[in-house]
Amino acid sequence: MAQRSASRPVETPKGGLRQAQAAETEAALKQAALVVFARVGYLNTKIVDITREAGRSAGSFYTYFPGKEALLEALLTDLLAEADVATTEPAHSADFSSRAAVRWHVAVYWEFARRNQVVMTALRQAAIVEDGFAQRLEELGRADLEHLADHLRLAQRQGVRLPGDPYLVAVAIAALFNQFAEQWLNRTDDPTDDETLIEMLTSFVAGGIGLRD
Amino acid sequence: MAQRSASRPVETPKGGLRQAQAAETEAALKQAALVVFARVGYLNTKIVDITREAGRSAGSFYTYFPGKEALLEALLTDLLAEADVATTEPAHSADFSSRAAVRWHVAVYWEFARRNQVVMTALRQAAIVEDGFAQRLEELGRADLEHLADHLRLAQRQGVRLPGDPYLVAVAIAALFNQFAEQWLNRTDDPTDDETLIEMLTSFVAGGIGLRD
DNA sequence: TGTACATCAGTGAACGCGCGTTCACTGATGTAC
DNA sequence: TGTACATCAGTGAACGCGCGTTCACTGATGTAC
Repeated sequence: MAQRSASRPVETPKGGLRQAQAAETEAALKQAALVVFARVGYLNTKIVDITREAGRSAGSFYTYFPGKEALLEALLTDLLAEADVATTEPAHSADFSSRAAVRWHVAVYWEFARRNQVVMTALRQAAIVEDGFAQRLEELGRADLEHLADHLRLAQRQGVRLPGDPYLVAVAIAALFNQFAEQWLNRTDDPTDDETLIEMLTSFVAGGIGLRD
Repeated sequence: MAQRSASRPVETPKGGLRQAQAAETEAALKQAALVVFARVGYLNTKIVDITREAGRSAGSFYTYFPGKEALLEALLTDLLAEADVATTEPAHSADFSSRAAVRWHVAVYWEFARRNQVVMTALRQAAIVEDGFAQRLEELGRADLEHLADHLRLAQRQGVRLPGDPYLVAVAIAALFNQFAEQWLNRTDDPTDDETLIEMLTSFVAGGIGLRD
């Protein structure tokens, strides 16, 4: 043991226990925030709600975050980091001329929405009240929108007859996904399984953009 | 004149001028609220923002409304009264087996969304923070949902092959409409005209529910 | 290994800002005679 | 028509609640020698 810690003196930081405790508290605050956001919503959440849920005092919050917004930023950063990793998925079909390609995208989106439901909902709420988050959300959405529009343009070149301008159609699809996911995932009572929902959405979108089945 | 007012002594209320002034102030507050909601959103609106916009003092607000929520209720009541009148539209096709029927509904919805954009957005924001409004909004949506689901079931009986359970599909269509309208109507910069949007949405939905064109 | 001092996470009572809400007051409108 | 009093819309300064944020303090952890 002594040998081991001697062999990596730099890597073992000073005050290891303190650091560990601090990291634990920060994590506890984030985790508690997710719980409270899910229960009462981001906008209704008070700082003390979070600290109470985390089992810490009110003042402790400010050791880690200058405010509720910063905490949400941190959660968003985590989400994006994770999403970046996930993006290294197997290469997918680059256009929407096949139902399979549509389905793949629907499934990936649905999984993302389900995993990050709480943070995304919190972000949407924050965007209503603060311009900074509104911009963040728009940027996030724009990326998806461009992605969708590209796929639609390619499909168009394959002979698919879209219902309108590719960008417009992309906005419609994104609107459908976002709203449907937000509404549906917040219903805890419905028994319909993800498989069924993904199939329905796929068929709807495939038909909507003019694919023959 | 004297004769006329003598002939309807009951109908001419006491204090006509006062009443008129009061009604004018109440209307001014409502109108101002719409302006301010549109500018900064319901949640960001302070009482004094409304009274300032209306050119009245802060205290005057409470002569007419016990709070911001009551004002929104009043606006909602106005909206529903107007919508009731509008519902006396020419009878429409009762199922979605024809593109024309879909288009009619899309157009009606779009017109409604455009006319009542501000109040609907305010209501959605209020619903985030207050349970009462959340219920109100859900009830409003449920009516539409049942309406849509009915049309879909009828179409199904006509041989249309829906992408899934009628109720599920109705939720998807409603999600698409609501979100698309909310997003698009808040963009003041885009030149695309309503006609084009309605056509796109119609084709998308018609294709989505399995209509051949 | 032991002791004295330094650092720092964590505490929770207290402070203070922002804003909703009240209320004593004003002046115009309405009523009584 | 005129006068005296009553009512009421509207005013805006002041009050106070809720909650974010601070800060003096505690005790555990870390460092120096």
